[in-house]
Amino acid sequence: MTLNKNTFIGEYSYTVDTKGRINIPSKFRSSLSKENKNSLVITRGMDKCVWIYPLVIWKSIEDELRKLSSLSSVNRSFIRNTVRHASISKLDKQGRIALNQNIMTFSNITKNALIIGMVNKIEIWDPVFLSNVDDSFNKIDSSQFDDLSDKIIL
Amino acid sequence: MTLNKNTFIGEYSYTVDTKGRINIPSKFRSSLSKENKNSLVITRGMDKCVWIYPLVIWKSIEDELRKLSSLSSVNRSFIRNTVRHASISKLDKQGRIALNQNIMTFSNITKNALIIGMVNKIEIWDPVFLSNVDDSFNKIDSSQFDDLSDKIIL
DNA sequence: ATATATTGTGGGTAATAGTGGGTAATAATC
DNA sequence: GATTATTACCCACTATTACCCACAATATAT
Repeated sequence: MTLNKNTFIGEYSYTVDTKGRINIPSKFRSSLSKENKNSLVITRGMDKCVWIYPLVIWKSIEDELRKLSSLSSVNRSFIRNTVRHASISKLDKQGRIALNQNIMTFSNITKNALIIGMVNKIEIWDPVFLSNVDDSFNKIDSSQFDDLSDKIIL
Repeated sequence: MTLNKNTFIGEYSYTVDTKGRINIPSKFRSSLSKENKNSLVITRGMDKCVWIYPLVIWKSIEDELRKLSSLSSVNRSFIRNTVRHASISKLDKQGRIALNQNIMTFSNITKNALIIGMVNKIEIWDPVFLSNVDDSFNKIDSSQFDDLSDKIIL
């Protein structure tokens, strides 16, 4: 039983094997719509983590990027940095994807990894690294969220 | 005689079995609208308790989150911390849900648990833990409710 | 009061999920 | 073209989860 298609929530702890393969949670796999053909786009996150999009969601991001004029140097570097580290990966028969060395180094991932559903995308974190980010997050004055609390009722 | 759909009031005491399963009060089950397909979303509460939403209510939260741009780091933190501990759970044939270890540790729940209707959501508490929170609550000067009294007529 | 349905609790078993490793196919290098 | 490295595909084992059945306690109906 799934929610909306291509939607991901929850946190999962997995190991990265010697071949760089990591499991994608079965709940995430079943959430992927057919049109993705079991393919994901792996890229660098804005934090020091891995971002993973369903293929169809990535395509819509590409469409957004297409609209940005290359006359602006900000746009150019934004496009460049968004796309240059992206690669398409197909799930293997066991539901895993392979992370390349580049992306593992960037995100500090070695043996253990946390996979976190971020609604429209998936994040992979080194557990130690994330808890550091968490700590600084908790230090943020909660007033930063006041704007959000006006919009979202939990 | 039923209340509005997806609305929960009252308090119930249940046991959590060795598999982490806990019963959902039959009155709550019959309150769930059909569109939920007997599914609930289990997550961490703002207090040290478990929050449970009907699927459709959670979906609306998700839709709000989807609108937040990931270019903002505040947004990213907010989304991550809102959904990372959430999981969809379908009621089993006997009307129970399974709590995972993570959520049980967080909420201090072991064997006994209190289920409390919170109108639009459900809370699960460790009984001892809740009575402690209650104690500190009762120490609060009731003037703290003055703000609310403008908004809500009891 | 007795019979019948419903509710809460426990446990067994089959199916699935996660992990590791081998081998063949492909690509890269010399 | 031969050799090596990398990637893709396949199989196997274990742990976890989902599903099913059973039963006691309570509530409802006859």
